[in-house]
Amino acid sequence: MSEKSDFALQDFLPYLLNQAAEESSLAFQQVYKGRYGMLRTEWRVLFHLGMHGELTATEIGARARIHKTKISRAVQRLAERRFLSRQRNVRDRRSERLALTPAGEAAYRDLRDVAREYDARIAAQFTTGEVALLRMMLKRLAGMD
Amino acid sequence: MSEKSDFALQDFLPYLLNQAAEESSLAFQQVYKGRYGMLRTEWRVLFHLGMHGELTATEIGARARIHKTKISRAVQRLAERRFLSRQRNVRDRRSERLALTPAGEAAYRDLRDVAREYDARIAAQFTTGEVALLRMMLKRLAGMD
DNA sequence: TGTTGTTAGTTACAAAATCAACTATTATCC
DNA sequence: GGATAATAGTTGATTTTGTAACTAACAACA
Repeated sequence: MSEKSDFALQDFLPYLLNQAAEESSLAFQQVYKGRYGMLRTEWRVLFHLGMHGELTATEIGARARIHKTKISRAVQRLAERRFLSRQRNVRDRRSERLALTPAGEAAYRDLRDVAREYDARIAAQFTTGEVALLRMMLKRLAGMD
Repeated sequence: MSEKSDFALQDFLPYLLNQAAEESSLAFQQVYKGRYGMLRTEWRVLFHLGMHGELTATEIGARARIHKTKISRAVQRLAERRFLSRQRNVRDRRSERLALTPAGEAAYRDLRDVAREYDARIAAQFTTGEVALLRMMLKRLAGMD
């Protein structure tokens, strides 16, 4: 048997990060998909609006690092389903001010609570110090610091 | 301005993990895509074969946690481009023994070296202890322990 | 033996992501 | 003011992924 193993894929950081990301997103995905029929980009847009109130598509894209076509389609779907409302900006009529509808607010609060619990359950696997370090390192790696 | 911010998306672990994974994969992706026209699943299959020698599609799927349809398509493309060869298993003619061709071996060694350097560059942002802890935590989160 | 169930892998169709080109509006600067 | 460039967002074509159904080969057991 040629067990060469001259490289340890299971230690390669981008690989590990992807596997951990995928695994850790799974259960949460089932919630926003199952309860609200949302896609990944859609809950992210929902959260940004829930956290910051009115924003334009470009502002959301900049904060979340999502490409404008993805945002555009997510906004469309969220608007169709009445989770958000769009209103042309008077100052710059190219852009729209996006805001959550009451239904959007409700979905946001629901998912936010799920996210909090979910995050806590993940964090509970480690010590407080470990989790703090993890978040710090991930932020640095994500270019979010 | 309604800066509610009653939730910190930038601290939500699944979100952070995804952002870090995406960011940290980018430059490596450009290498395997640019040099060999490979997709994510393809370099993973390549690496598993490079590390372990002959494997069946199912074995690769089990190790890498990739669905069989993805594997099937990745194997097809890698075979078309002569990076691997397929040979029906005599004992069980449902499965195929997959192995890298010389071209596949060369691509593997090249990308493996890139991955090593790349991993080192990421790790260099932190102390040795921090990186060891990070890998440990990611493995646990990925269910790889 | 033959019926039933399981496993390996492929294929077809639908859903989603990617990339480039496009419209509409605003900004720049001669 | 008017030409040119830049920006906000959308759309269409292509690629990639996901889901389910499928074929072929093997296993179990009456």
